[in-house]
Amino acid sequence: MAATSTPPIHPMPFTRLELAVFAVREGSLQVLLARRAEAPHAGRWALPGGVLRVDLDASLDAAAQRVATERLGAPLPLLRQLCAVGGPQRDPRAPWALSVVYRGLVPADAPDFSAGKRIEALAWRSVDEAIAAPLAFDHATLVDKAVRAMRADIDVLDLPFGCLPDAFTLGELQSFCEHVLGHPLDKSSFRRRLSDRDLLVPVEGEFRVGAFRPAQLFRGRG
Amino acid sequence: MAATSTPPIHPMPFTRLELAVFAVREGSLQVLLARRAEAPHAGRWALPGGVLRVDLDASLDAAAQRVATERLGAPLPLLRQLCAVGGPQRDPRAPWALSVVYRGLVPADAPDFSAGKRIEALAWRSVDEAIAAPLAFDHATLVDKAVRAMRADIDVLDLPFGCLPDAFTLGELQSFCEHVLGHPLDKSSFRRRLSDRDLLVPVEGEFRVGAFRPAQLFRGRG
DNA sequence: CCTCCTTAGTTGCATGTCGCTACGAACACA
DNA sequence: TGTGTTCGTAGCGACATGCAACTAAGGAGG
Repeated sequence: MAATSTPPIHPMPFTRLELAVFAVREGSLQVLLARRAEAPHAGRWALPGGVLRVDLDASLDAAAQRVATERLGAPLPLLRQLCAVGGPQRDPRAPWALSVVYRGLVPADAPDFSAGKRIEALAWRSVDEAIAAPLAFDHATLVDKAVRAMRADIDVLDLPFGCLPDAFTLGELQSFCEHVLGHPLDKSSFRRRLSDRDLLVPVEGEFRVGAFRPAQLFRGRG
Repeated sequence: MAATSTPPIHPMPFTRLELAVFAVREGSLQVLLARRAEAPHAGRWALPGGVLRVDLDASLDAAAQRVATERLGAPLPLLRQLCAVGGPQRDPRAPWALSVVYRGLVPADAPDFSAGKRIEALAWRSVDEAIAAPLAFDHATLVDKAVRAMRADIDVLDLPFGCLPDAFTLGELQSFCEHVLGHPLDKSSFRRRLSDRDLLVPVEGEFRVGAFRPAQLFRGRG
């Protein structure tokens, strides 16, 4: 408690959390962007984020959850830390701004997020547009970095089962992965890699019926 | 410059950089530890680190370099960001402490580091001891995380050529990797994987001579 | 009822990577 | 001249993966 030796006399950076939230929607990988209500960059699109609150947050992970709840109206249980960025030119509100960036995938059918404080609107935009668009701050580079990290996870079959329905078919899972990766996968290889790793549990007797042959339903293991 | 809209009115976290610096020395992977000169944890071993200085640092990477220079007496060109950690209980000097952690490997034959401000002594300790030892703060977990990241790099042959002599033999490179990984590698596989990836350039006509058959010298490409 | 279309699910084959073993080559030293 | 050690390479088998082909199961439409 008491600063017995060397109290932190130096000014500390303006510290924020930024959220790079993705979903597979309308046939493409999309990122959730927020139109800023206030300066700086008022009216421009940016990643949703918020200031670290030392009076409220028990950890960086918890802070990211709080920011998600405040800004988007819902917690995001599967956020992962991406990186930290900082520098004197990042944010005109402060002489030095540090952001800890989190990334996450959410289900396409999630209840719509609701724009929170200091956000005019929320919108999904395809990642290609988002990276090319002039996002506020350095957020375009953060989106690019987050997409690469997500694709690396999928490449090694570290799959975000929370983004899919409770039970899903192998075809649905493959299609989801293809949309995240941005390229097609081989059906046979994909299924063999899944079963070799024992990642899925079939839901016995449950099938997705529709226009064609019924498909076995699965759940993620764990 | 001017805080035109919402100045950061919230208190900001005590923000530091911590350095997890490793070397292969005396036949084992060792981590550079600093004995703290001041409270908290005075006299205990910890990762060297320092406070972020918003008046001096142009980025987090630059801040890590400055801390390396001030605390260890030498810059460390190949540091990589590992993660950020933060919480209210991490450091008794402040109600909320955030650390951005960098990791790096340095040559075993580097000139010795010199203990800088607020450091009683610097010492190399094997990573197994360091992780098991009661390091100050949460630094044992950070060492563990850094070791895992370094090993993952070596596994995919993302090799830190800066840690090796300018020119080295394949045997020396393999031995270095084995010490980082903590387990032996197969000579034939290792060489084939290196040459498949075109990572090395032979130094034509240059050989390491000694007690046995001379060995071709190589440099890292790039 | 029969055909066709689409998706589900499996099988076989070719390829490439990698671990393991073995073997020859080169040098110092006794 | 032999011996010991390291350097460097080749062969073989196990395994993972990409590719192609095939069968199965349902609906739609004649």
